[in-house]
Amino acid sequence: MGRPMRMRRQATLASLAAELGVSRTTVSNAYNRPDQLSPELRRRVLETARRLGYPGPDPVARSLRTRKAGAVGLLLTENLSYAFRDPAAIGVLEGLALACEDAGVGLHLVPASPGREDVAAVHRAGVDGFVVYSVPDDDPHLAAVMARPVPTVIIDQPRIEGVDRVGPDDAAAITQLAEHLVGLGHRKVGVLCMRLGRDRNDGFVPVERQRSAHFHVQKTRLEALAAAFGKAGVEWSDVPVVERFEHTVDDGASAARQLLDAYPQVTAVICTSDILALGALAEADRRGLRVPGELTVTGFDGIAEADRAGLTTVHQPVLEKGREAGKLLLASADHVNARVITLATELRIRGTSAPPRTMEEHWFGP
Amino acid sequence: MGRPMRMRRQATLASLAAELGVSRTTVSNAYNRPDQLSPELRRRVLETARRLGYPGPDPVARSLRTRKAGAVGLLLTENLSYAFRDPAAIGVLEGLALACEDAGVGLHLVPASPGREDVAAVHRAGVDGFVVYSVPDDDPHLAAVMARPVPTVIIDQPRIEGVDRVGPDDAAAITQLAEHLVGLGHRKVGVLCMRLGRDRNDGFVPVERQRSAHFHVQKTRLEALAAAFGKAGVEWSDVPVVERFEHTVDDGASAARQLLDAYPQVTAVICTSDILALGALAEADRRGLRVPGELTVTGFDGIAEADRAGLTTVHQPVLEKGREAGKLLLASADHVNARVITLATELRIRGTSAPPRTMEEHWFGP
DNA sequence: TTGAAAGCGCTAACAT
DNA sequence: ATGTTAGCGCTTTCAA
Repeated sequence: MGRPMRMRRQATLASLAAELGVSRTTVSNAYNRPDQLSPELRRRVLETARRLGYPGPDPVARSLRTRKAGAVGLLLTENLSYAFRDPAAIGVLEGLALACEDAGVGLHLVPASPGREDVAAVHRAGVDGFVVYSVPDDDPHLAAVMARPVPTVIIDQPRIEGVDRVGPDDAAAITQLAEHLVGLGHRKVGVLCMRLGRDRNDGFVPVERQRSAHFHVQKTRLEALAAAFGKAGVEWSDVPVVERFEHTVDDGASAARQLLDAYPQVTAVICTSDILALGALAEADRRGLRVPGELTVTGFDGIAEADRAGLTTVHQPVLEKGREAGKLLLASADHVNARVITLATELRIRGTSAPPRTMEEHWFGP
Repeated sequence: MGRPMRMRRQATLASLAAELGVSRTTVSNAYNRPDQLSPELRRRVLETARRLGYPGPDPVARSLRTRKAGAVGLLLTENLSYAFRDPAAIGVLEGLALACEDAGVGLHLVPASPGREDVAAVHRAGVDGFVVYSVPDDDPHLAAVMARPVPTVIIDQPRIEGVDRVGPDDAAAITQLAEHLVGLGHRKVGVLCMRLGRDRNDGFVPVERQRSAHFHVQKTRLEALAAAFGKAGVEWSDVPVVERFEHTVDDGASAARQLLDAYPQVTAVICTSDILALGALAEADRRGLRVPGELTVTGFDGIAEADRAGLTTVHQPVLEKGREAGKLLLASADHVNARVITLATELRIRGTSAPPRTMEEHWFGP
């Protein structure tokens, strides 16, 4: 606004052609195929355009005609703004932006808040394809995306038959971590996890809810932990799992508090994200529990903050996830089978994991 | 991809209408104005749509017809991916995303790398308006945006007559900071600044280049510093200014090194961003210079890392910048005069600024 | 090198 | 409550 002159679109390609006494084709060519007309004529066209205030071909009309929007849509489960708070999400965004930039296409962030059932934003997005990042399998926005006749690539979750996907091998990654802890001697463990469904459930998670989780990544990690600790003789139904709807350091801290209040005998807190783990570290500090001497804490993701905190965690290449997803989407080569890219993860053993204190140590000191 | 069935768009609103034996209007209404037709008919329409695989009205065609794209474009001077690295830029993005979300419109990130002269991405973006964030006044992408007949809001820079703008009062803000330093007794100062033009110039900046800078924010800050220190009797042409094209902590460090190597007598390093200042702190540490005992360092922006480092800086509300810009753009009330929103800044005096060592102290210790 | 014709798929008056 | 009529602004065969 603020420039009334530029507000009212008057000139169109047709009016410009009329003014010049040439056909619309010629004007179109002046913009899109300079080699298809004489330089002299082209100059005249462009100059008249300037004089008439014609801003060049309307992008929407062009998109309709060419059936190319020149943009890819991004759907995420969280508030758009949240994506800029979570370092892992930022990494994915950065990678995706990189891929888009290389291809010269725009990145259209779809305004789909989790609460809002309003799916219209998905329908309204003029894009050539979607990247879906980490949404629950019953998300209505996801359904709306899948209904659109454009290619789609999913990052992390959900897993949908026949749809391209990019992500780590969550089960294998966290199994490695679990084996590390089992190897250290931990048997009394507790888990902090991110939301398992679209409904808010801040608290302990019955096994049934774990089983029916709509966030595949969380579900897979819990299952893998159950399997790994099961092998070590730990009955999974005895293992406390605390869920948090919001994914912040504070929520991690409060979850840890809830866990340790009810299960003080826990020797290791396994978190399904670094953010939650950072919160757990804060809570341990608050309680005066030394880490790793008195409590082991582990994360997942390998964000920069985790490195700084010396957190034992599983690193996954978040930037690559975004970039690979973008490349997959933009490489529109025909292919029958869904493509799946599995990214390498790396167990990073740092300073927050150590053998548990034995009972003797607990009562009589080390 | 990976779902061949969904790839070929066959059904259109018209074909659906034909199949049903109703008019196109009716089908359109079934989607857009449910109250305009009987529930029974609507059900039939929607069901037939499902059967035929009609995915609902094409967003591009709809946009062409309604002259609403349902998205705002964002143009930034840096690589898109860079925006996700700079905390200040992330803040702006988050705020803008917030505003978009509230309005239910998409956020279209335009792939405009600084190097690339290719302006086509701006022309191709199907958006209802642009937010331009911190670009040089001679940026060709900016020119392309201004040529488009849609409202535009600029954040920070450049200043363009008649165009809405959101930003802090850079001159006032940094003048406050300068007065703080002058008050402490600093007279031998040096400056680290961000790029002043689209050409790369990593090194000292002649006054002439300062004067002709294409980045208005940097220019304003330098001018205000010149004025403030001029009042204190400091000849600005004697003040070394080091420019860096890239905006990273490492570049801040190398700039500080360059400055201190050539001007070891400097008692304060004024940085036009926190990122650069964090680099300067790192370099001071590397040289064994105590801050603030032996060297004062100041920043600008007030990012979280700066707080953590206890940096003396000027805080500006970056999230608000983005949000206000979005609100301004989306509040399309007619108005003749350009709107300007000036955001409050706050001088945050922390632990990296102190009086300079006197010469006596320098030679003989405190 | 230029032009004529034919839509791309949809919505919004304005009827009925 | 449903249909008729007119485009939105552009690109693209195909012909001249």
